[in-house]
Amino acid sequence: MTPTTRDLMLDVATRLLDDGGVGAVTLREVGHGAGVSHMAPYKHFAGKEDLLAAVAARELTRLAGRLAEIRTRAPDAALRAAMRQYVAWALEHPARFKLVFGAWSADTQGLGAAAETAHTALVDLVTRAQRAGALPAGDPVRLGALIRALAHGAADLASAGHLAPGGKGHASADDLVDDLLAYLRGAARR
Amino acid sequence: MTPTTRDLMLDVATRLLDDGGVGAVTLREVGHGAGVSHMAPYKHFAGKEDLLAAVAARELTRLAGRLAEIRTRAPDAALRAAMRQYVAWALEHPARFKLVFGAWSADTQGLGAAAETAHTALVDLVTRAQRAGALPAGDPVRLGALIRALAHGAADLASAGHLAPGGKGHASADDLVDDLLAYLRGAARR
DNA sequence: CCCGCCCGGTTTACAACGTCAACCGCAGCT
DNA sequence: AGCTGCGGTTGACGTTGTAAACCGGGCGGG
Repeated sequence: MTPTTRDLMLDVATRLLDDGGVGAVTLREVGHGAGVSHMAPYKHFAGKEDLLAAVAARELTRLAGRLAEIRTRAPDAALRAAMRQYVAWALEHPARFKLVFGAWSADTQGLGAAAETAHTALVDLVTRAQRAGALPAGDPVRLGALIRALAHGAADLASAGHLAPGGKGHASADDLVDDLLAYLRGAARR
Repeated sequence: MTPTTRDLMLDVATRLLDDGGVGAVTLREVGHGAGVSHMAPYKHFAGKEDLLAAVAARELTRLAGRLAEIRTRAPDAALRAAMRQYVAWALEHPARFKLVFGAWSADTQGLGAAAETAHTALVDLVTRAQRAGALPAGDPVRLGALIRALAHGAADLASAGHLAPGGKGHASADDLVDDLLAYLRGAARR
C-alpha cells in the first residue's frame, strides 16, 4: 500500500533528526515535509513528544530486528557482531541514538515493549556465548547489562568526540568493545 | 568578594538545568533570576551555547577537582572511589551530566583544558592501580578509556531508566562498575 | 435517499523563546 | 570637560509549540 501520511511524517522527522539533532525537528517542518499544513501532525500525534516517541519506537524495533538476525550466527561471534552493530548504528545516527536511549517522558507507542524485545535478544546472545565458553558464568542479565553499558558508553563518548583526546592512545568504540570481550573471554577460562 | 553578576547567572542556569533539563534553561529566566533584564546575559556570554559551555566548564573543573582529592587514597581503592564519584554525580545531576559529556559545539571557555585535566587524573589513577596489581598491564590510556566508557554508559542508562527492566537481575550502575573492576583484577592475576 | 457525524485537514491566533538593534548612565582616563 | 567603553535597558522580529474554530467529504443508520 502507498505510505500513510502518518508514516510519511515519521520519515520526515527521522530525516530532520539525522541532519540537525533533536532540536531541529520542527512540527511545522514535519507537516510541510509531508505535504500538509503545519498543524496536521496533531491529527496523528498528541504533540512533539509523542511524535518523537513514535520515531524512537520504530527505530528501536528495527534495531531489535537486526539483532534478531544476528542470532543465527555462531554464538561466540554473534555477541561481538551485535555489539558492533549497536556501536556502528550509534555513530552513524547519533541523534536517533540519543533519542532512543535518552529518557522517555511517556511510555507511549509501545516503546517499553520494543525495549523488552531488544533486551531479551541480548540476554539470549549472552547465554549462548556463555555456553560456548566465550563468557564467564554468572547471571546472564547482569553480564548483558555490563556489556551493553560498555557499548553504550563507548558509543556515546565517541559520538560526542570525548574519546582519544591525544592521538596516541586512540581507542575507538569498537576497540573498547573488543577489549572488554577479550577480558571476559579470559575470565571464562579459569 | 560578593559574587559577580556573571557568576550569579551561572548559578541560576545550573539550578534551572537541574530541575528541568537543558530545554528549561532560558536566557530570559537566567537574566530575571539574576535580578537583571532578559538581555543582560548577552553582556557576559555570546549566546545560549556560550552560557551552557561556561556552566559545563565550571562543572567539569569541579568534578576534576574532586577526582584529584581522591588521588591521595590507596591506589586500588582510589580508582573504585573515583568511578563511584562519577556515577553518583551523574545520577544526582543528570542534566549537568548530559551537558558536560554531550557534544560541545564550541571549544570555548577552556572546556577542552578541563577535560584534559580530568583525563590525566584518570590515567594517573589507572597507572597507580596497575602498579598495585589491581589492574592488568597494558596501555593505561586505553584501560582508562575502557573503565570510563563503562562508568559513563552505566550512569547514562541508569539515569534514563534503561537499566533493570525486570526487578530480578537488577544491576545498579555501581554494581556494573564493581563487576568490571573485579574482572580486571582477576585478569591482573594471570 | 438523506442526515448527521467523525476524521483528516486548514487557518488564525497566542505566548514563549533566542537574538538584533538602538539607546542610556556612569566610571575612568585624557 | 569630554570621549569611551562596559553593563544595562526597552522594543522589536522571526520561529516555534500549541489551542481553537472551522470545514469537506465519506459513511452508516433512518
